[in-house]
Amino acid sequence: MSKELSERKKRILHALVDLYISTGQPVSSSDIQSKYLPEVSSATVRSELSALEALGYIEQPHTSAGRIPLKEAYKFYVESISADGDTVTALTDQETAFIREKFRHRLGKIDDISKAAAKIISDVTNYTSFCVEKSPVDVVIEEVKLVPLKGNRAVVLIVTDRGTLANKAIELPTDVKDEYIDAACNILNKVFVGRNIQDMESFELSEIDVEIEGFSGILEEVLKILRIYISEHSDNVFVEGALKMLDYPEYNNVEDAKNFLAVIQDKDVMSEILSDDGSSIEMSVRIGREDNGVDKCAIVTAAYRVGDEVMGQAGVIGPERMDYKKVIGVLEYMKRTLSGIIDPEDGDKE
Amino acid sequence: MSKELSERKKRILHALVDLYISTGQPVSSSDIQSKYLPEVSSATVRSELSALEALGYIEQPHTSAGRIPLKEAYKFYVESISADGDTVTALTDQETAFIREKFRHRLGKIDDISKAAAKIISDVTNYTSFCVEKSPVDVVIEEVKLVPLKGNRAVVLIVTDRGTLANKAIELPTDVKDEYIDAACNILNKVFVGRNIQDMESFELSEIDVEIEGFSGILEEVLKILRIYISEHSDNVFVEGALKMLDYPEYNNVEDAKNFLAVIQDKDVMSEILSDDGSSIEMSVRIGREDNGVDKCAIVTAAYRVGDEVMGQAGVIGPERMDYKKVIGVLEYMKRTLSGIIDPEDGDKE
DNA sequence: TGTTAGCAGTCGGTTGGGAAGAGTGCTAGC
DNA sequence: GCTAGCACTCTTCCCAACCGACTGCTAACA
Repeated sequence: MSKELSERKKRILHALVDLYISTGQPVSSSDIQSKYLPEVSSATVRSELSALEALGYIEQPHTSAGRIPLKEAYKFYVESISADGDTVTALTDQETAFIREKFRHRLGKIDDISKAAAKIISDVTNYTSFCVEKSPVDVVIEEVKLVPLKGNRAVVLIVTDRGTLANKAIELPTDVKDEYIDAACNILNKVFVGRNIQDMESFELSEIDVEIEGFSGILEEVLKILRIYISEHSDNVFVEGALKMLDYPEYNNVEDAKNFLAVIQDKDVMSEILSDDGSSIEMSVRIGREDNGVDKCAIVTAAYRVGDEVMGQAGVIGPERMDYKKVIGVLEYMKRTLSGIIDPEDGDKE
Repeated sequence: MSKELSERKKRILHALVDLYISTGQPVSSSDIQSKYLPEVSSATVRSELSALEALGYIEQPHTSAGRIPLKEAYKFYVESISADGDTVTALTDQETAFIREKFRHRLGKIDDISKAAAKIISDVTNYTSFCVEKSPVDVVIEEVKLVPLKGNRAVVLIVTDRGTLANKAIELPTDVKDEYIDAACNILNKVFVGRNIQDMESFELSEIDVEIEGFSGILEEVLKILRIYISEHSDNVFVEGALKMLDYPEYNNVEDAKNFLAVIQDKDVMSEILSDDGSSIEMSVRIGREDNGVDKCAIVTAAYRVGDEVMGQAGVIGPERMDYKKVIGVLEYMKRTLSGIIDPEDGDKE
């Protein structure tokens, strides 16, 4: 679509978005003319603006106001940034130093890294940011143990290739003997070992052909533990700087602010929003989709990966009127840094 | 101070706070007269209001408005509730059923219980709520299990009177035999059972007189697990329903809302605010303290305890104009329920 | 002395009109 | 095709008037 625009229309549209991003006010023809196109008159700019309005890129809030960009204009703007790598804002030395400092200690749980990354992105861009870890696929149960405790209770230990999960103590029928424990343990292993944890979501005890007479209670308990684990570990989402969005006039009313915060803090909604596009896309900009509760927002995400495997996504959520040049610059930098950190083979630091 | 008030002044003051809590509007003399004191005229009420204003209990936002309560009035109101147990709002059957249902499964990590309690309180009262766990004092280790896994790994299970903690798998020396496990288990129990978890912070293996030859590695690992547990559980704060505060007109502007949310989500500030008064107070109401960033707020906290020991605090934070009767009723109910849950001896459920 | 009815006074909130300002669209001329 | 100039439109701000809500005061009454 942008192919059809004349060069001058492109310049004017770009200028308009630029100005609107930095001021937040409707942009007048004379603003554009004086700051971006001194070689023509404001009347000329006006007639071009009329044409751009007819094409659906921009609109006037009211007759005697300047123009504001519509979604099409933002899309055009972002494309023109992406097409030309030079236009993204380079990070300042302070910013790169800040980021490097934060990542000085590169070892830690992956949780910590994701959280730290989200924090950094938010601090540097001044927008709300997030980091989503892909839920682990192919976590296989290696072993199940039923450990009896004092007083007819027991703990179920589930060992996977990623680690151990265990916690909930379960009540046993009164007066169980060691043989019961052993038998239960046996059955648990027969049923669960070798299975993928994520298959347990839809797993039904009736599917199995093991004799479970007398142990179905325990099996159900274990299933419940697994499902809780799945729900807790599916697409871990870290959000940082949620309140920063409230600084922007778009969210300067309590109703919208509340709605935004509710969405942003709901991990399910977040991971759904973010998983919508295939997460293999390197850098994605989505602007103002109405269906998901964060309309009036733009979401910029970058996939970070190690080798071929996408580990998760980091991104920024802000007003449509966002400083895309800066945000994309920061995300690209973080992308490189994160790959370096997560894969120690490939550290490009120091 | 309230001693000096005449009975009629007390009734009027109580009525005024009642009305203001339910409507949020300045209360006029005729409101009070028609709904609470039909036996006198509004002119009489007016002269009493004048007197109460002179005493510093209430004020007029402007000359031609009704009165609104000042902090002193809320304090009087809360005292009059506390003095007379009958005036708290009893929970409805649905509410008690709701709470019981949520606590059906009483076993679980203590984390879950506090978080669940905060959620329940927020759901039932419709205010922002929180739950602070005192860093555990007197958590006694009841049992330690070393559970061998495949491939020279093992999981340490530490059972306390509060629940079970376990997670990290540890590496064993290669080629261990069952006897080694049994012996290690034995030693672990000798060393740790009966000890307070919090003493483990400064515990040194050299203090003990058990023969640990060959097992000091495992002992160190267990100590590390305990210390991580301690650091993760020091004054854990759970906040639920933070956004509910934004429903109240007091926080219907973005600036205040932002400030509130920032404070409420900062665990350090929260635990500081909440630890200010000795946490041994059974039920405490603090109204509008300016120094802590949550001015314009009232905070009602209840200590929940098992036996003599305070386990933590649960509470509500809301506008000064809060439904104290309901909140205190809910907190008292939760207090009893939590004591019952945490101490299985004393379950008053089902 | 305490209570009450009646009334004047005060103040916030709303409404409506008018002036100022910003920016456009249109038109005529280059 | 571009530009200068001008009329038009629409928002915003301000001010004045009005209305409604309550109070405080006063005088009369038990």
